[in-house]
Amino acid sequence: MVTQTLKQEITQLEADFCFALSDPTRIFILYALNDKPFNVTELTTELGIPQPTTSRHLKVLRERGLVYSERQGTVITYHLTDNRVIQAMDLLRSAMHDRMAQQANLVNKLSQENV
Amino acid sequence: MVTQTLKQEITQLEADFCFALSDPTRIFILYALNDKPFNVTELTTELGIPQPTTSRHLKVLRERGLVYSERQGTVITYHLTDNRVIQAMDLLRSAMHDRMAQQANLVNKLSQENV
DNA sequence: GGCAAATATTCGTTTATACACATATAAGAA
DNA sequence: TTCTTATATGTGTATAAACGAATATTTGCC
Repeated sequence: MVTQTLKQEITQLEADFCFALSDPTRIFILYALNDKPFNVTELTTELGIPQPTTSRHLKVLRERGLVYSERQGTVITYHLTDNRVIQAMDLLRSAMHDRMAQQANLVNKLSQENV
Repeated sequence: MVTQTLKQEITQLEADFCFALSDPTRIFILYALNDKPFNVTELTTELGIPQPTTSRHLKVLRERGLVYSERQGTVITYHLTDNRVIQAMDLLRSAMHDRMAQQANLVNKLSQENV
């Protein structure tokens, strides 16, 4: 029973991790930070959204350990914690891409048949 | 401008894909289907939840193409569409694991210092 | 057609999320 | 201390998600 509970807790944590990835703005932030660290103002400009919104999304990512922050004076710079998150996103992206290509192919074949 | 819009749409799709992964029950289902195909009743038993709940989660996964279904009579068997989704989850899991190990290590060091 | 088994959907409710806007906090400079 | 810049948080609101319970749909069989 302990094993079952532990398994559930880990799955819950994993779901929580994935939740952080389930928003376009946060995905954008992660890919940006994969290039180089950014501070909040820079990210806000890149994203073209209000600053509080940027901070809130960063909080979601930070609380789950996907990013970490470093303060230099009044400026807080955010870094990507682990590149494997990007690797995982790239894998999902490629799976998604293939699936969409398949669907497009199917649509083409169907429309040819109906000519 | 088209490029920007397209990029946003892809990111939105990706977020949508990740949303499907942001629930413990759905993660459980995906890992189960990675072992072998299951029908709805079997999954319901495995999960220990009401059948409608299983169907609803399967719908979320199906609509995003993470799983596909095959009907044989009244029974509908679900399959994992692409193993890369599991690979991605495993990457996230390992990143999460390392982070937690790091934190545990930090806690140990702190408690040793306070003895 | 009528019935049974398997699966899907609808509805109502509860809970969670995202955002805009205003405001608070933190750090540095004058 | 006061002011300024950078970042974070509180509040209200609109939207969406999850779930239980009931019901509908699909298929096969008689």
